Amino acid sequence: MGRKRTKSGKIRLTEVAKLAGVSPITASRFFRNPSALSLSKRERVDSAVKELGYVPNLAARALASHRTEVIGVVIPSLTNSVFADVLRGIYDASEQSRYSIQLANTRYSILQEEKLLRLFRAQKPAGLIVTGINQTPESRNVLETMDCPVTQIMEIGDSPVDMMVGFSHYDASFAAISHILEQGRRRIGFLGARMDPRVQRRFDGYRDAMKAVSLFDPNLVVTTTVPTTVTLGGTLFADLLAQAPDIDAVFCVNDDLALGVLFECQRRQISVPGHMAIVGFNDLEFMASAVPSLSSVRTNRYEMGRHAITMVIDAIEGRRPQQPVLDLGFQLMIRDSSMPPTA
Amino acid sequence: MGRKRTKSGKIRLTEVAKLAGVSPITASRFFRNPSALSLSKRERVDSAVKELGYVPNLAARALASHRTEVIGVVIPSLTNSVFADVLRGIYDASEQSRYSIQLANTRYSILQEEKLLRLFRAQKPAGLIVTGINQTPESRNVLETMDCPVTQIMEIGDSPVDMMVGFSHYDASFAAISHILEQGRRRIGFLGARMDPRVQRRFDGYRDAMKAVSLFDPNLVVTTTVPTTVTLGGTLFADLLAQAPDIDAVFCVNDDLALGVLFECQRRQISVPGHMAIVGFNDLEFMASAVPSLSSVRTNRYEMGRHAITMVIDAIEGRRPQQPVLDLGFQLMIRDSSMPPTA
DNA sequence: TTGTAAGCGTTATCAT
DNA sequence: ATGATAACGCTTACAA
Repeated sequence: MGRKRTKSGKIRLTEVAKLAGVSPITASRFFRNPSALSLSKRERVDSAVKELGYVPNLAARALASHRTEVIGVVIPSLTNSVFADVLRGIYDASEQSRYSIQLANTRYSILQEEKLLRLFRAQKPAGLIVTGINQTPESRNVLETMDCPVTQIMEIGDSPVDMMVGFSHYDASFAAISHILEQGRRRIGFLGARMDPRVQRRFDGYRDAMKAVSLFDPNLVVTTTVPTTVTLGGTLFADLLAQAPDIDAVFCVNDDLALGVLFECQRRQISVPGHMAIVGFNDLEFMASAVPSLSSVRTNRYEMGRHAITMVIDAIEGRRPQQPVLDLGFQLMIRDSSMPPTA
Repeated sequence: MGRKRTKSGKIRLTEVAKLAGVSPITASRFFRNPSALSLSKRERVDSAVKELGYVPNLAARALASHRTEVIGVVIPSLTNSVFADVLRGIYDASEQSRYSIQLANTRYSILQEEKLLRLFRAQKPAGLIVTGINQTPESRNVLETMDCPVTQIMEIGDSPVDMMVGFSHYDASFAAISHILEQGRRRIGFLGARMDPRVQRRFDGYRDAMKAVSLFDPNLVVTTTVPTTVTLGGTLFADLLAQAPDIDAVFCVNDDLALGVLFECQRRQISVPGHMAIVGFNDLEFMASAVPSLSSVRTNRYEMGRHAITMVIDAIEGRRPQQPVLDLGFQLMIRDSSMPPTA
């Protein structure tokens, strides 16, 4: 490809400046800090930009300024609808801004996460959003030397790398179990799949809530590291029934499992909530319309995404939040599946 | 934050070249076309890169070479799990390559799509993946002047912009209806939500299959532009029952609707498949474990993503596919919900 | 508020 | 196969 005709069709900042009758640097400032220009020049540059259809060259900008307008987002899964909602919040809010999102997926591997974080650091993003608070020491180190605002999402804890937005999975789980206990259930099973750190904390909440009333029993617990599916919910529930036939309730670490349990109950003609209560986690949309409607713990995923990206952008632009840790809480959605048992 | 020490710690290609005892341009070639170096220099550069922990500056590379290693992906939704699967395929395959993904979401708006496509074109991506074949004339024009390989995904048709990978929604829908008819059902309802172009083609397949046996009746059709949910499936089904109480089957344009119909049947004590057959579309995981198990049309979403990105990368690197249009087909997943009715 | 000068780190071109 | 040179388009630092 010829390099001679570069001069002809290309619209650079120089062309804009020429047409506006200013120096290139003034045209440059028009984009980065318009209020620094006099009104007249600002208008002249503005119309020159429009007239020429000028589009900034981001590579040149990044090279000269040593910074990019890219915010990295590291999540463990693309298909888990929990993260889909978070992402929607992130993308929605980012579109109002000049920043673009660079998405990366760890597939729940902390080593993959390490690799990705190193990659991101090398590319000097303007900001970063990462999932969770259980990074490896090496990942943690990378995050701390990131030289840009970082927000950890999905859960909250002490010692944020920088900022955090999420909620307490422990508290949410504890509250769910307390609710089930209040309905008069005693033998509450626990079903867990893909035991990532947040799911682990949900287990901790379950265990402590049960221990608080001296009802904890290891036989009530069935977990696996296998990824969650609805089908798996049925399978795990069958296992649970085998090792604890007298259960009268099941707490599932997510809604897919809960739906699978419901289906398995239907298959076995176990009445819900008559003989079995079911409570899920996340409050996906289908929970409300199942028959019977399924109780769950609602989490504010979309808002989590919005807040995370907003906090990062604000921090990039010098508006650091007063409070670095934002707790978005949760809500118990009590529905038919956790009504009291029939005599 | 220090900004003075830019010169000190920086490792540029120049440093690598110096350590290796070659010129910078030779070091540069090491990355882009290693086989052009003599073995000895190649080894020297290689070890220099490792010793210094050199990381290329992508901005400088893009500025100097007038090209990026970014592949744009334009999809209508982040939360629709159909696209989540496609994305997983895209990301999985892209990680094996040097290309990174720039994701954008149109929210099913063709005007938003136009804007995004213009934005992408201005940034000169190395390749592009877009959803569907129903771009506006303006979008179509942008795509045609994109100056990089483009793959349209999700469906196939005549006149690809460049390449295509997908399947025929019309054929898939036609096949599903034929199956239901074969079970002896006559009054087959159609439930559609968010009538995007692909859903519209599923309707066409339904209509033509019904007309072919002279069973088409507008009263059998209920559609809405509202986004799909499970709850909506129940609502639409109620509407359908109101306008055609004698239906004996329902074809839903996606599985969420189908699940909602199942729940509504349970609520109304309509036996499935005894009095009502249900068939969905996409074959999401839960369909197989519902009670009764729900029939659906399986689509190869993950593979679609993988093929799309692979075709784009191959084309970028000069390996154009012999066949620009790839049909990934579909499979009828026949389950209990579409067994023949009881007397 | 505006401008001048000097790169930013890499690659294209052309020559050897 | 290798290298010298000149961009690439923009911004920082400093000056006025």
